[in-house]
Amino acid sequence: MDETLKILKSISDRNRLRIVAALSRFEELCACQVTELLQISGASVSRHLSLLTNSTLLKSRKQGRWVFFRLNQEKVNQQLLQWIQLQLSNDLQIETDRSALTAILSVPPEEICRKQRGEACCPKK
Amino acid sequence: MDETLKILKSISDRNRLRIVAALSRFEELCACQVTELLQISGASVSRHLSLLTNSTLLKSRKQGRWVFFRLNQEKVNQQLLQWIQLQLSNDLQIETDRSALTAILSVPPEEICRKQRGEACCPKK
DNA sequence: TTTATATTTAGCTAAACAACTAAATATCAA
DNA sequence: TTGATATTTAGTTGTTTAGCTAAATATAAA
Repeated sequence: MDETLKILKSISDRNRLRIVAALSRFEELCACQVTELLQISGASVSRHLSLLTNSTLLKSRKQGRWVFFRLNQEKVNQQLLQWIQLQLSNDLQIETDRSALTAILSVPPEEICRKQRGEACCPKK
Repeated sequence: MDETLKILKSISDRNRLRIVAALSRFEELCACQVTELLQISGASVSRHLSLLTNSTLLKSRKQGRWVFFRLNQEKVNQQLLQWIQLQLSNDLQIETDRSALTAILSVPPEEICRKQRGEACCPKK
């Protein structure tokens, strides 16, 4: 029961549910892209992603300085993930997120990270 | 998304998950039978049952002084409820609960309520 | 009616948790 | 190496929540 509760608790949070919904559509996102989507501190995003990874819903891969996350498409999770997708299929917030993510993914992650450091239009040098 | 979160939060609790698992097997239970199963105060049980009813997972019917609860078998809930049942199909706690419930249901609810008032073996008069 | 009783509501306390900032870690680039 | 940078970890703070007891509500029985 502990594992089941861990999974349920990991998605019983608005921001984490948005992450799962985002990854249902976009396959793979790095931490800074999720940060850009949720507009909360990178530290908080890191904690959310770690909870989801810990509950087996996400898996991650490190590439250089970036860590990329995607859904862990295990059979045991499928039914739950499908239920979530169905539940959120007409959700306004999720649709807004989708548009935001399309924009976020249209530029390389470096630029997202730079923007987060407050250098939106003026590359360091 | 709010409804989805409400449902998820309502089952992200050990005692409420035990209630759902119990009702997956036993169809209908009254508040005092759930109290006997969980061994927490009746007030706490009432709150748990109300959260689950509020999230649409349970429905209730009043019969005299008793209130009976059962799963709300709506199509939208099915996939989630099935996932839960599968997840918990070999859970030790849930098996113990099942035995306990068999005993609880083998006597009429009056006796359960009497027991909870501390008159285990000595009917009032 | 009055009394007993099953459930709910209100009010309290302690634990869990989500957010933040600051510091630590790990990797890349100069 | 040194400095820059993406992510994680630590530590703090405010909010939410699960439990309790006591009081309120609603129904049944005397």
